[in-house]
Amino acid sequence: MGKQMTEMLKGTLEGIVLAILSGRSAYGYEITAWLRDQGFSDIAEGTVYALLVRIEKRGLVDVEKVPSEKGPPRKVYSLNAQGREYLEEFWRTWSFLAERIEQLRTGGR
Amino acid sequence: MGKQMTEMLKGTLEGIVLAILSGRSAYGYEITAWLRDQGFSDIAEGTVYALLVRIEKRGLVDVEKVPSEKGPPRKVYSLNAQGREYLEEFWRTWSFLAERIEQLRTGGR
DNA sequence: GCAAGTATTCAGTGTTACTATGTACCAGTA
DNA sequence: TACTGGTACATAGTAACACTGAATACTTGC
Repeated sequence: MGKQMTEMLKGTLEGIVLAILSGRSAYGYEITAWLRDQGFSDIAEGTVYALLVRIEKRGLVDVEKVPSEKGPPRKVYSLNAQGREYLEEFWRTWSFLAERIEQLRTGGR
Repeated sequence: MGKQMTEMLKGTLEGIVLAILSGRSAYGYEITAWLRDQGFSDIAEGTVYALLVRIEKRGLVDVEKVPSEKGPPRKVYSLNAQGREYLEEFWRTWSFLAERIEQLRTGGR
């Protein structure tokens, strides 16, 4: 992946994953596959798992272990109340940033 | 500044500064003041200067020392050809990311 | 002399995504 | 049995970047 994208994902990837989980619960492998499908072609699996551990430790998600037909048990994550609150704040931060940057693109200066 | 904003600025602040410089040349103190004016209330001065050193080392900007009426000489930065190219790529990367995130916000899933 | 505004620099810290690898479970097949 | 491949998670070490908290330097005005 481009170096620019790598740096830009810092701070946004977390929000992306939380946004995914706000729609429905999911497990790591699934999230990684979905991201790749969306064009984030080379997001490392390790990255997603590390992120999930992080947001779990912060108490933004609830976790449930679910047996899989093929392979080891899945850790299914779902957004809890605190996570939803955090996601709200993510959207506010994102909106602010996106607006300024969009202005810079069109307005120059 | 919020922790989320701090993390989100990684990778984007560089593009923001390059975009500013694409409009006209400027020096560090001026850029910091402008950013604060735009609502990036607590961007540390040190951050901007470190960034300027970085993009100078990468050869994205030209530098000229200009005496100031008040205070030490200014280092005035201006975007060169390589910088313009890099900025182009920044816009592409940003657009890609912004589109996916916007989809997530409106589409859910 | 001293404070305040202008202007730059730098050492040390925390957070985050990446690389690379390892573990574990199951199905199919030779 | 042994081997391959897909599914699923975990982790140690690295690089990049913004922040904190200084220090330095030049000028004007009290």
